[in-house]
Amino acid sequence: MKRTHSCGSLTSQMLGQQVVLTGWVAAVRDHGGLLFIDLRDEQVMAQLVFNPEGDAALHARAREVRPEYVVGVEGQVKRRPAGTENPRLTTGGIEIGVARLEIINISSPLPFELDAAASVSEEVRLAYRFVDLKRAPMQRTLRFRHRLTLEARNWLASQGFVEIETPVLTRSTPEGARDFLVPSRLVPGTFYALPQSPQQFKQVLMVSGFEKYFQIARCFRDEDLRSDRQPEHTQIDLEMSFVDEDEVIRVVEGLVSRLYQSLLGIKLEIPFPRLKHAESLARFGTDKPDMRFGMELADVSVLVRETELKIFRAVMDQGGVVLALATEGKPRLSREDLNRLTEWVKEQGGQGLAWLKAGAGDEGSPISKFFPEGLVKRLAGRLKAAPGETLFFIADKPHKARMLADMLRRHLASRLDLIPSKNSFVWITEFPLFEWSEDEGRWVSMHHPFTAPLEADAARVENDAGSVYARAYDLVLNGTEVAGGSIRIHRRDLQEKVFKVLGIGEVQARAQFSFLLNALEYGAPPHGGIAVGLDRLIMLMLNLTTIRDTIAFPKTQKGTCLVSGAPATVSDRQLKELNIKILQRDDGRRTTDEERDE
RNA sequence: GGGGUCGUAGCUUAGUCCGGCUUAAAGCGCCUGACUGUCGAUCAGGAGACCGCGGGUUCAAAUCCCGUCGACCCCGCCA
Repeated sequence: MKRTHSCGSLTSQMLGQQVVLTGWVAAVRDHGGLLFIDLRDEQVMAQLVFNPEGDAALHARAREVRPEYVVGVEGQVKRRPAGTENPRLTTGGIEIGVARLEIINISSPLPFELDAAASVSEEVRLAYRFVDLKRAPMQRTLRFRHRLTLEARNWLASQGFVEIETPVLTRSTPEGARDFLVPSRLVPGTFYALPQSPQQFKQVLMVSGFEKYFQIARCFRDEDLRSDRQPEHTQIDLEMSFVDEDEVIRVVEGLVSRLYQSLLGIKLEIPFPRLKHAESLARFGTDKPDMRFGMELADVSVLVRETELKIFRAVMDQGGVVLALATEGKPRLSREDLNRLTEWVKEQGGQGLAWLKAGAGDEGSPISKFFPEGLVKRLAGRLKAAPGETLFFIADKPHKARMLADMLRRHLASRLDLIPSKNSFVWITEFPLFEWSEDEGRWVSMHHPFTAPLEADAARVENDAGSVYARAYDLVLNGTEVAGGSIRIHRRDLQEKVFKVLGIGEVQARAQFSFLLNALEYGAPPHGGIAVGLDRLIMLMLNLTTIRDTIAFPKTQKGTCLVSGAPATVSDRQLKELNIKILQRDDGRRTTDEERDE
């Protein structure tokens, strides 16, 4: 049966017209006499009516139809009898009086219901992803993703960007995340790596004279997963020549505001605010602050030094700090709430949570007797706390204290419902170029080894690496990093100095970055770029709680694909071709050959 | 590598703390029947569970203990 119309194209202007529709049976309502079928195609439903007074054989066959059967029907578009219209359907004013029915294919009962409101475990959803993807929310998300990608492409092209594909089979680089490796058959004992990003290739393209490059690029990182992290994810990757930070930032602001406007009808205020990395750490304890609400942190180490409280002193004597925050006059907390919060901080790895009430009795605070009234007043003023409000203190090593205070700040805000529903973008700039790795006993790049230092700091790269700031910028939305980039090093001499600081010797650099280093010698223009995390952006735009819901076929937390069964063993013949021998499999799984031989 | 939550009919859950009144319960779905204006149709009846898997404790285990597998959340990791 060849369809003449889609359900969505049916209108009340077509009364009396003969149409052929095809699609899936969404629901059957059998009244013994009259029988209704909801036919679904491309997410639009239309009602089919079978009347027993007509063709008895047709009516009998319609009774055999079950949900998700694939059917074709021919019939007449009719106005529904007065009072039986369904205002919730776009086709609710009409129905199809069916004259011919073809059951194109049958369907087993679904493993779970398609009702959007029904809650189904993710395990089941992922195992039956083809069913899950029938559900309206998933359909909406994936169609949204399509429109967003299309919009991004069109907009970037309109701004003069050229999309160029870079290899997926490339070579492993030492810095950064763990690579996924692919063994080479033609050159035994060697491996390709899947790219963590097109970084080096896009820089080479700058040398080649593609002044504005972009790519919707798949990136691979063999690291542990999170609700907002998948081993393969998609980036809107771009790079520009003869630009500084401001120009890259302006492009991203243009792109993001365009996407919000055209896909969600939301007008974002640009330019987005900017915050230096050091200031972000001081005020929010993190380099990805959630700016939708206040409750900023205060380092009160100096103030609390006046008290006799031993626990704070002990922490500070070991180089720790005391960070404080308050809920800025919003709700008051009960003793039970406070106990729960203290427990929560301990669960997050903290030693505990100290608290006291601003300017109104001690109300059971275990530490208030150490705090004279004047000091409490000063603290409350610093934290913008109203009388009676709780002040919180986290004491720990600086790094950990900041992490815990940031977690506490966000936890409190969400539990006390203090987060307004808005989109707060902020640029974090001037990251340190290097950070000291205790594990490796050397400096490592905070962003990546091709990031340029601030011009004023460049001279200190070699002898005072820790004081050098980078021309790097991250875009943070509601506490989640959604883009990161930098102005790159375009001169070979500076690039080599950076490698030297990183402990990457000339031989190693030549071996592993040769094609980029080489290219930098042939007229590399000043350049910089950024990559926008596409999956994450979609997740935030649609208020989803996991990145998996933005991806048609995502991986589980163990990196497996419940649809395909990947990763899986391969045959001995395949291994032999690749010159690979499996030393040991720790799950006792058999090879493909052993399975086949059963 | 570490910490945590969860696993009971196809789906969602109750029962698990405190072992035995459980023949393991319910809603949805499924099957059968009734029903001519429904749209989450309705009504009546029915089938459906080695309580994730393995071991242990006990007269007795969905329930307690140990191990293991799987899904999820977090720390580490993710330039």
